[in-house]
Amino acid sequence: MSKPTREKIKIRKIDNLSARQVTFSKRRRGLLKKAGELSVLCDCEYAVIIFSATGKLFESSSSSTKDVIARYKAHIENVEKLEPSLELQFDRIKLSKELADKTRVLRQMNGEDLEGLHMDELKKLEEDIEGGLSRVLHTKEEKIMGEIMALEAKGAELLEANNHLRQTMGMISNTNGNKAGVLALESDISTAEEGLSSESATNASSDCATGSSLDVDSADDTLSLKLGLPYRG
Amino acid sequence: MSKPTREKIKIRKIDNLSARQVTFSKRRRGLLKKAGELSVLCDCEYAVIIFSATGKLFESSSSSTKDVIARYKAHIENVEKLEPSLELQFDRIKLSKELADKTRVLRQMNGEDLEGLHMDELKKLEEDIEGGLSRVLHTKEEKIMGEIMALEAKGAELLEANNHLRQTMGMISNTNGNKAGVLALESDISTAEEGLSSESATNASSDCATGSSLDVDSADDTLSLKLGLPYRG
DNA sequence: ATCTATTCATAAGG
DNA sequence: TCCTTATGAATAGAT
Repeated sequence: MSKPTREKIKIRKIDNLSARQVTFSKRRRGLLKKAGELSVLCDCEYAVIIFSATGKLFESSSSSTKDVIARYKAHIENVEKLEPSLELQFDRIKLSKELADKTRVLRQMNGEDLEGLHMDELKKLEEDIEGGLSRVLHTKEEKIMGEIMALEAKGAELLEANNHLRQTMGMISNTNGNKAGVLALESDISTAEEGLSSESATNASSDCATGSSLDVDSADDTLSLKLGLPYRG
Repeated sequence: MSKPTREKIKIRKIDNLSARQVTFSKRRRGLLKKAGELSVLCDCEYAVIIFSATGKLFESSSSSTKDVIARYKAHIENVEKLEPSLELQFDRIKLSKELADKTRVLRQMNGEDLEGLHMDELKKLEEDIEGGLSRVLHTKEEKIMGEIMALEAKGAELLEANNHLRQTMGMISNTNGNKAGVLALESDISTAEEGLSSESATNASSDCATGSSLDVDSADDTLSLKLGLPYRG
């Protein structure tokens, strides 16, 4: 508008070295990303090879740069020539096949490339996916419960801290005068305190656990809403 | 406004062939353009090799694709040339990593190895799986409907073939005697036979042949039962 | 690296 | 394939 700071650039070598390096990094990433997108969207095979001005190599390809280069050479000269180490080559081919297989399975689990499948294969696929999904959900549920318990523990701690604070406040008020109010507070607290300090050495843990889980229910509800909790075992 | 035409797309194989071809053409041009810009702006050397799904080659490079490939190979060799054919091992390692990655993803989609995942990752996983599942279900449903329609068509053909056979049988019975039965049959059939030629005796064999070829897929019925057909539209 | 104004690429439709 | 146009993506320049 008023300030044309960001403007379009001429496509010519960037003079400033660091600006050039920054641009190289940004555009290189963009280029490789777009190459990957093209190969997925349009089901094509590609290789991109880039040497920076300093001679550093960057490459990216749909499967294997070497394979693409081989295919490229075969294409332009109709000649095949590969014999470095047949054993390794064989191994590599095996890996390639495994990779292709897993890629296919992943795509099918994602609902792509299903044209060739028969009904029973589709059914199997559906069952497999549902099995995985249910296990994922189970794990998620467990994690949620874990987080709830952690929150409950925290709530219990806070509750206890609160009680301590209230007691302390009572003390302070007591030394400050205002007899009536202080007496009322004191009696309130002493009752509540009975179960905590006197005989609770052994019971304390269980009391605490039970009590806190009840006390922090409100926080719990908020959590449930946020996480979309299914139910509580 | 009324038409939400232009929208962002998911990066997955484009189903529609012609749309895929159009996108391939557009994005390929965009990609090559950006590669050229990068090389001019940042003074780097590059090669881009693309094979379309139909096997057609597209390439672009700053100078010569062959030179870039040569430099690429030299680069790999210089970095890795401690041992002959380490180039292959390098390649193999890359494949191995990819394979391990896909294996991990597959396991997680199957509900395994989920311990390390955080809630948001689990949620993403769940959504991904559900997306795939719904696409699989959609495909399955389409296939089911297709099979139902095929079965219905076949049923209609069979019915027609049956009628022809019954007519033919009537003729045969007629020439074999048993006046009473034949007369009864004749009167039954005559109405339906109006449109048929008088020479149906000679047609009998060809009718039979046609009928039997139509008649083969009784296996289809079994198929439907096995697949647990859902409903009929 | 992060932030925006701006340019660029491109999906959908002829 | 090219054109158009509304949108999403990439990125130049600055921090």
